[in-house]
Amino acid sequence: MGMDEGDETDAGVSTTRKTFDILEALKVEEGVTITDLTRRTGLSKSTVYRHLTTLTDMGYVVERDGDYYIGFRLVEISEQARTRKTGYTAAKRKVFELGQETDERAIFIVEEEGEAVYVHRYGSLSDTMIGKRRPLHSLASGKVILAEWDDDRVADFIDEKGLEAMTSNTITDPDALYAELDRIRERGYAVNNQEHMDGLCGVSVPVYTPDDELLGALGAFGPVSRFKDEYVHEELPNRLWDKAGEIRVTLAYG
Amino acid sequence: MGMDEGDETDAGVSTTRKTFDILEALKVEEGVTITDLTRRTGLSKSTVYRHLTTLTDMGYVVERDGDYYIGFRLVEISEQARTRKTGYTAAKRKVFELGQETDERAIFIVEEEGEAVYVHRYGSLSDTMIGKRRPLHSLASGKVILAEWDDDRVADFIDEKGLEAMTSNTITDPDALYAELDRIRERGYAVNNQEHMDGLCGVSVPVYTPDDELLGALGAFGPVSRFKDEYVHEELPNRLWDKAGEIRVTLAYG
DNA sequence: GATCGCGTTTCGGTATGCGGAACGCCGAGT
DNA sequence: ACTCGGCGTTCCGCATACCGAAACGCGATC
Repeated sequence: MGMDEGDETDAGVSTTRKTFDILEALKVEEGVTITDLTRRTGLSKSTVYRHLTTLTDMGYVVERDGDYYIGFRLVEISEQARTRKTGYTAAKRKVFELGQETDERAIFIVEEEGEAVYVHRYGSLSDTMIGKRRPLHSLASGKVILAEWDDDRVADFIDEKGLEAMTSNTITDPDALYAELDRIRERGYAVNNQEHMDGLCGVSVPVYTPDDELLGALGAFGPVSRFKDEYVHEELPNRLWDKAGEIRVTLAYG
Repeated sequence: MGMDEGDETDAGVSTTRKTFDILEALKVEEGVTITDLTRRTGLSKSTVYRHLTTLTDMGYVVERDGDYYIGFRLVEISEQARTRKTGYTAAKRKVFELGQETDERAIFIVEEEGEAVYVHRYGSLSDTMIGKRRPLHSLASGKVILAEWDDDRVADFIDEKGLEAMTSNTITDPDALYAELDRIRERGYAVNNQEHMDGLCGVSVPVYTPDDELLGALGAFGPVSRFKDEYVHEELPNRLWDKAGEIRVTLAYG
């Protein structure tokens, strides 16, 4: 392209990038037409057309009445990530039970590339959050994961990602974070007091495999009004520990 | 490529095809190396390398210790398909309840491109089946969907897909299928007696939206030994109708 | 019946994806 | 110690297959 500086990432296959630009655009809004997609992606109409033809031909995108949708064949591929470890599937069931029993939102979260990823969720019908990514330091579940790392690794994380403030309660000071992680290690559970979103509190515990590897974090969250002292520091941690233990047992014995 | 006949599909972007060949290969087996992928895909090593670089750079694939995995960023895109309709998410919860209450495998299935696709499933921990595709005529849930179509559309389906025998019980005769669909329309539920896999029986009912559109099929299945007359024709249909009705109500009122 | 907007197709130039081959590294084998 | 094999990575020249502009055809709308 004749640029002087090229520290922007342009390695690899640019055609593939275009394909995924289109898929990401389809993700944002459903039932999109070709001309919509040209607007959204900035690609030429014929390019969008050719890519969509390829994608529908392979079944990754589905066309209905001129509108395009993400197809279920993509689900099949991506499900590989969610079933990578048997523990993930075991966690799915426990998230559901937890949600039913507590009547709170329940989540199972793992770390990928320094971010918290929702793997399973029980909660609102409209938005499943699954696959969405959040900063580790702003969630109870994220802090649980950080608490498993040694200080060097946490320092690297802070260097790379920073401690962005999501609310006025977000921990943005590294020393405060280290202290918080120590507290979590000591207690065995993490609390999020409106650090990610105003009005939302959460509690989370680590989930271990039978050979003591960290599998992810199991958490429950809800409105601050419900999250009183005894609930946050007694009832929820105990419930969560129970479920985490059950996952571990499931993995150990059938 | 210098072929005489070209009725094979080669429309569109062949680079994108290569990308998805790699993703599909990653789906099959986890933690695969680059050389593994060259073997599996038949592409040259440098091509695989370039594509993987692009995919990891975008976050759709994750590399750990030289092994490559499907990343959660793909989950985020594909989740769009599973949440396309609010009813799908409502069904998720009901599938879970159903599984818990009956202690059978429970599924919610929709049709895409003339195939039955597992959208939600409660059951074994190791294999979630989600996103997998099955012939419509071989499942109770698939037959429920076929029963919603008029005879012309079913005829088109038979023309295009055929009625492959999965077991000795699979309905392979068009007239038998039409008769079976009539029976399903009459009863309001479908039964699968080892038509998909020997030893497995299933029962399924249609799920409708408040404006009487078909959303999908809700089903339960398990070993033939448990699927006695009263269970198959009374208890399970009643339970399934209840759950399907609850989905409908959920969609109508918050 | 004219005009707009859409999906589709054509077409020529060239960027760009391709695979063969070479490199450097590591670990295993003798 | 030296070799050898297998791996990931890089280089490079060629041809191809991807690209965007533009034109086409169709249907709806006024």
